[in-house]
This record gives sequence, C-alpha cells and structure tokens, in this order.
Amino acid sequence: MSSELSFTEENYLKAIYHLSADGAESVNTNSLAESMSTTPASVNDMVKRLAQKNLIGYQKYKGATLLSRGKKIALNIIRKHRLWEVFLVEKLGFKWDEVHDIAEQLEHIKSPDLIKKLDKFLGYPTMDPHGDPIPNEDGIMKETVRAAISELQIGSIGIVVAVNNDDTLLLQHLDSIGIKLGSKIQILDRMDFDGSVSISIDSNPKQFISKTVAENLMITLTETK
Amino acid sequence: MSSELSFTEENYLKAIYHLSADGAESVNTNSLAESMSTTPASVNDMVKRLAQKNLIGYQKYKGATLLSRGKKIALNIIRKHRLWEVFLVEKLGFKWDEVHDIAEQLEHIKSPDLIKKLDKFLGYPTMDPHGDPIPNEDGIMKETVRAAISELQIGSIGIVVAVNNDDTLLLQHLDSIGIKLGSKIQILDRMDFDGSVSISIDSNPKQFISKTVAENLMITLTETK
DNA sequence: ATTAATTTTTAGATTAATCTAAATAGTATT
DNA sequence: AATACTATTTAGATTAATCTAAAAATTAAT
Repeated sequence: MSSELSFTEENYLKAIYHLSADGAESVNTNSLAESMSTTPASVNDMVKRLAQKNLIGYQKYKGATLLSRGKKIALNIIRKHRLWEVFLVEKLGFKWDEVHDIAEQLEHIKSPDLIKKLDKFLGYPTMDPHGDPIPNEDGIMKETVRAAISELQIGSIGIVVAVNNDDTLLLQHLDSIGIKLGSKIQILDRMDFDGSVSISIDSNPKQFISKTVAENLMITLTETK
Repeated sequence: MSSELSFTEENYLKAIYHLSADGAESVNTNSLAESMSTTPASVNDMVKRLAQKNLIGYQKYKGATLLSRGKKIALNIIRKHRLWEVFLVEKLGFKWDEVHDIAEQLEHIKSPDLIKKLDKFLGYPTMDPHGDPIPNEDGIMKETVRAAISELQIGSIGIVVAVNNDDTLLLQHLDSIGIKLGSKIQILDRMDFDGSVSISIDSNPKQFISKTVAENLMITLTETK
C-alpha cells in the first residue's frame, strides 16, 4: 500500500504542508501553482492523483488539505531535508546560504536506515542551520518561540535562528556585518522615524541594521526586558 | 550544450561503460537490455536518443560505444557512486554489502561543489569499500593489479579489495569467517581434489575456504612466491 | 441579483520512458 | 545458398507529468 511516490508527488506534499502553516487550512490551486512554478491546470491534475492515493483531501473548487498519511510523508521529507542541511554545513563546510538546492535533491533519497544513521552521525540535531526545527521520526518537532527583531522590545537578547528571506543579497549582507546563525543579538535601541535598530552582535560594539533587515532576522529569546 | 541528463540516461551511460570494459568494445542491445532490466525495444529507443546527443556512437545492428563526452559523464557518475560508498561505510557505519542501492541513488545528485567537498571530507580516497578505484575529476583512476585467490600461487600475500559476486549469502559468509575489505590474506595451500584453499586471515590460524569462495575473493598482491 | 473579475476545472496535446507484438536483418548450419 | 535461429528494429500503445486554451464555477462589486 505504500506505493512509492515520485519526486514530484513528494514535492507537492511538501508544498501543501508549507502553505498550510498549521496543517489545517486548505491550500488553493493558484497558490500551489505559484509555489511549484507550474500552471493551475497541472496542479489540478496532480491534486486529483494525490487525492486518489488518499494522501490529501480534495474537493472541486475547495482546495487541498493533507490527510494523516500525506502529512506524515511531508514531515519525513522535511526531516530529511533539514538533516542533510546540517550535514552539508557542519561536516562539509558549506555556508548556510548555499545548501538549500542540494538538500532539495538529497531529501528524496529513499532509505530509512540512511536517515537513522545520518541522524546519529550528526548527533541528533534538533535544528537545521537556518534555525528551523527538525521533525523526529514520528513527525514531531519542538516548536521554537521566535520573533523578528522588529517585533521585540529594546533590551531583548536572543540567538539568530532564521532569516525569513531567501534573497542572496540579504544573506550576503548579513555575512558582511558578521551576523550568522547562532549569533547572540542584543537589541539596544530602535529609531522610530525609519524603523532601523541598533544592536550588539556577539557582545561587539553597537551596529545599525535597517528596518528591512530587522523584519527578516528571526531570533529566539533568551532574555527579555 | 550540457543539457542536463535524466537519471535514466545517466544509468544507461554507466551501464554501457561497465559492459564495455576498456571502453572500446561496442555493447549490443540485448546485453544492455539485460543489464538495465528492460526490453531490447526500450534500449533501442534510448540508444537512439543518446546517439543524437552525441554521447554514444551507434549504428543500426552494430551496438553502442561511448564517445568522449559520454565516457566522461559515465566516469563522473562512477566517481560519485564510489565516493558516496566510502562515506556510507566510513562515516555512517554501514557494512560494505549494504551500500550499493543507496549509492545508486546518491550518484545522481547534481552539484560539482558537493562532490569536491565530500572528496575532501573523506580524505581524497582512491578506492571504494569494495576495492574499486575512484576516478578523479578528470576520469582518471589508478588501475589496481588484482586476482582471485583461486588464480594465485601458494605463498602469495595480498589485501582483500573486492568480491566478484553480489550474493548476500556469500557476503554474509565472508563476514562470519572474518574476511572483510582490507583483510590481509596469505595463501597457505591448495587442495587439488576440490580446489579449496587454506589461508591465513590477518595472521590468524589457518582456515579453509571453498573453491567458490576462492574464485570470488579478489586480492591485490603485496608479496608473491 | 446581475455583472465583472477571478479562480478552478476540463479538454486536448506533448514529451520521456516504457511496453508488446510484429517485422526485418544478421549469423550459423547444413 | 537455403533454412533456421537469434538479435535488432519498427510500429503502435501506455503512463506520468506537463502544457495551452477554453469552459465553468465561485467570489466580489455594483
């Protein structure tokens, strides 16, 4: 009954998962088409196929939702993706902004044994290099309390766990001012007129970041004021 | 012009490489069909496609030969396959008889940077866990002088570098008598009546192996008598 | 509650990779 | 060189994943 899914089917399940946040909301054809870089017609075809396999719920004109089997598969792919990202960064020395496309391929390798051994080899990490939680074998992951710097009070201290944006220019900018995953950030002040924020990175002298950067930089709080 | 090959196309190139030993002999449709577990008709279709892409030479009824571009691709896939096998055995702790199917998938991951970094991470190995040589980036590999134990003179000493047979039972038998890749084997005597051979494994007390085992166990010579 | 705009679905084609069954070419045998 | 056998190729279908263009349903706006 576990008929072996194609890469494409797996990618659709993953996309539906990501687009339906908590997993309950139904995902409409158009947004799925955009997310998969394809046409609504193609999405419609695929969504019917996945519904027939009892992986998603689907009714005409009402969008798609993951069923338990589909959700389990989606979370397993995400687990594999994030474990491979840890491997690429920690073991092979890739930068955290270079690993996504490779992990996108590696996540489809089929071998439960491989993932068990990789997990062990990496020391059972709970977060990927972007700060996203890694689901365990049962699809359960620790939800991290996190917020953008722009949303936090002056005086807050936290650790950079994610960047909300894939833009290479932004990622490179962060690199150039010394911000990377795991950096300790203290929020010193906020300029009301333009939303820029002064921060201290890893206890170094204060520096300014623009509103845009502050909005895209996610940290987990370790102290609040 | 490097139009991005499908997994299937890559696998055909690899199969043609393996079936044409030194790379010069032409591979006929039927043996390729058997090797790919498909029909001669399918092979015929694919062979035409690959010829059109100038990866192989092909003339009706005369079989296929790799052209330089195709050979380079085949050797690169073999390089990736063997590097991943080293990773799976050395780093993840797989046994050498468990890694083939996983490496078969991993070999198709596309990222030259990944392979460069993996190679470095593994310490630039020249052999895979089965004792097969790993081609370098230019497709060049050190040819190892090797022979089956059944073919060697009494008194010869060598290192186990390969098993000629994929049979799980044989591989498990070897494990049970303590023979693994890298084991030092000294050939003590040969029984003419049944072809069995007495050997010393890693300088331990002598043991007998059957003719069949002796025929499938490849070693590289370090000393001859 | 019509009309307009948007979203979704259908219908009909296309491409890669495969198949079966039939036809053809090549090789071996007498 | 005719026959038998084997290997190879062709013809015609099939399946997954996709597309474009057109039709239908839903939602929003007047």
